[in-house]
Amino acid sequence: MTVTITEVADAAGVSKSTVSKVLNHQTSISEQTARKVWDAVRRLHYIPNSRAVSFARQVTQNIVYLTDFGQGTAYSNPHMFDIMCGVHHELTSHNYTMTLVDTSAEQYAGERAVWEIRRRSADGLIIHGSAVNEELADLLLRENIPHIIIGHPAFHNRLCWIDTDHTLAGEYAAAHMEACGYQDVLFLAGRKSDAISSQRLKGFRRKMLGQNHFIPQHRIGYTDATRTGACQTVLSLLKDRTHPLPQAIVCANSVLAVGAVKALDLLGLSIPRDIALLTFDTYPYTRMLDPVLTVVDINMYDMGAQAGSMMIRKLENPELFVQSFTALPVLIQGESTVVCSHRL
Amino acid sequence: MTVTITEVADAAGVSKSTVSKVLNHQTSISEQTARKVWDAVRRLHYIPNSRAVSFARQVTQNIVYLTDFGQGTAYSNPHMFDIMCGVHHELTSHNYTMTLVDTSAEQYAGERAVWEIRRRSADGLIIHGSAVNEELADLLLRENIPHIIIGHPAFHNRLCWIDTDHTLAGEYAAAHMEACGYQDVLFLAGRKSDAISSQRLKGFRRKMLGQNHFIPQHRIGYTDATRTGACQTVLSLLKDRTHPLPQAIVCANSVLAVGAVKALDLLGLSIPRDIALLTFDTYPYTRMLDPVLTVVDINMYDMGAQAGSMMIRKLENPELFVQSFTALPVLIQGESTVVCSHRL
DNA sequence: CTTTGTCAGGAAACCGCTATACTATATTAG
DNA sequence: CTAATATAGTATAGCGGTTTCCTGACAAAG
Repeated sequence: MTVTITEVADAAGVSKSTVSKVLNHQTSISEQTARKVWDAVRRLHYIPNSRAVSFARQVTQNIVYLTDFGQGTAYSNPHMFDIMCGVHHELTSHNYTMTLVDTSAEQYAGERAVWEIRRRSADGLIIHGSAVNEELADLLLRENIPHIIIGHPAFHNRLCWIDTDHTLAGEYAAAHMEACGYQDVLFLAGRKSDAISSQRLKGFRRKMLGQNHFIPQHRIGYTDATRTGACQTVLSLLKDRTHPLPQAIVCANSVLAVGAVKALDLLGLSIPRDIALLTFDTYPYTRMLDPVLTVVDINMYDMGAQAGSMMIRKLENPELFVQSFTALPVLIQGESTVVCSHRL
Repeated sequence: MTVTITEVADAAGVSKSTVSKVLNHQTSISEQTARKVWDAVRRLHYIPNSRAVSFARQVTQNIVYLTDFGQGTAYSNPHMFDIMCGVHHELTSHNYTMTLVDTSAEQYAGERAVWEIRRRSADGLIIHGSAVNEELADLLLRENIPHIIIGHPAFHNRLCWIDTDHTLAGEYAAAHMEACGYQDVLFLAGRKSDAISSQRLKGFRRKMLGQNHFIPQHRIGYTDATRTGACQTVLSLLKDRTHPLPQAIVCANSVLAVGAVKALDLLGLSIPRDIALLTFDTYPYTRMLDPVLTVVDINMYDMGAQAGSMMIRKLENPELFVQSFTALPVLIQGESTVVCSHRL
């Protein structure tokens, strides 16, 4: 039923080797013979057995994508899928396949990672998530495994990784405030312990200062990570009439933004006429809100594609050692802020 | 560097065959020899080469998941990832791997599907999305390819598929209205041409009738598929004072629900005190809204898992012919409706 | 004591393709 | 005209397992 290279060889009246050469290197084969072979290939609908090829060549042309999917997914992890799609697109367009491995059930994700390589089911690993610990890092380096880690692992500087830069995103937010002419801005931060929120605030503050706007203490609102908490915080900050209303609010994340929108609504303040609003990340729901929010986003699909392309480069020239990449944020203009020229 | 079965055999002082037997069937091997082999395996950290095994056994233990990922993903396709995770979980827990194939760039997705099988890169296909057409259906049947299609293909009744039942979901919505004691309900439908919306309405209407509540024409609002359109429609319907306010609104989907919430807000009506609200699907943002909406949802992860398990069953007994599965909806109680006993 | 049956283990073929080494023929150089 | 060199194509040895068939030893039966 399945047609093998031998049958093609017979049909074309040549040897297996010749067929193989025609299909691959093309070296030292006459025009005429090649045509005979291709004819036979077409006539018999020959398709090489990928497992046999992989086995003979000692190369899998496959990459394993390790991550902890867990269960609730698109909701709890809106970025994971985008990144994965980006990686996948890049890999497949270079003739690699990609198989998924869920580490959430795994006791030792590191062992699993190495196992995938040692059993030759992949040429390299893309590792995303909490699986990355020092033990895994050591294994990757010791066994010299081609890898890209999504999310900068703090503990080891010889790994290959790709990450977002939240501090930079904060700076972008400040730059946008400048472009809009908003000088008196309230930053709605999450908990002080929230690393991402803190980085965004840090970048924002630094850049604002660079633009000669110092952010005073009363223009920073720390709150818990909930919609309702954010709403309360904004209400109490804006009701405090010892200070004038800020021109804009920058929310450290979209959950907070939803709360802020609610608060402004309750206060009867219009966005962006009375107060402008900016947040981070294009979660689905920030696009569903009314008005559509302006956000500083990082294109996760692109970031994934970068990871994929780094992997390809590594596999093509293994002498490449350390590599890393930081994805740039991008401002997506919504209806909640208005740049200067439009406000006249 | 890589250790092979031969080295294990040498180390254990037995033949390759014996090692293979110990690792697999275990038939007619003495306790003692088995121990020697396992010792050697452990000592040498032997892991069988998956490509070699796959090749020798003529089985891949791999399933290809074909779908059109496109680019913008978690946003445009909140269900896809969940389904995929469900499938993946089920497959991997039966020792299958899963590789992803994007058909969005493919001219003939059907050819690609068959190609994956004929090149022996998978034992079966999970096909999700627009790739499924009559040509593909014919190929699957003619070549006898193990497959599960996500989404019931209308044109062929010998395929294996799994799907949601929107009519049934509509019935669930009606049943919930009954449980809450809402008799006078407004159904906010999408365009008349929207198949899903129509099915939900159909089921809803039928079940309501079964509960002795006929839905009159003025309690059905057709609108376009936008948030703002839905908002306008609800405003105009509720402002029409020839009829009393309905007790509840059932929205055909979450986008419409967002518009309806806005409209009720503008009218100063409280949810659920003045009017209750129910919608379908647990999109992320329905959980972000205030109040959290009651929804009739279909658990896409579970549905995916069902698809995966159907695939396993098919591979294990190929004589199984047609199989199909319809996922049941489930009501997720939010804050936007109140069941009878709680309303006293 | 021979015959038959069982069982542990090994030899070897095979899965389908790649790649190296080799042969035969044609071409060019000396 | 012979020798060296390309060139086209083939034979064959793997790649690392699985699996079928076979052998030899031992136990039970006649």
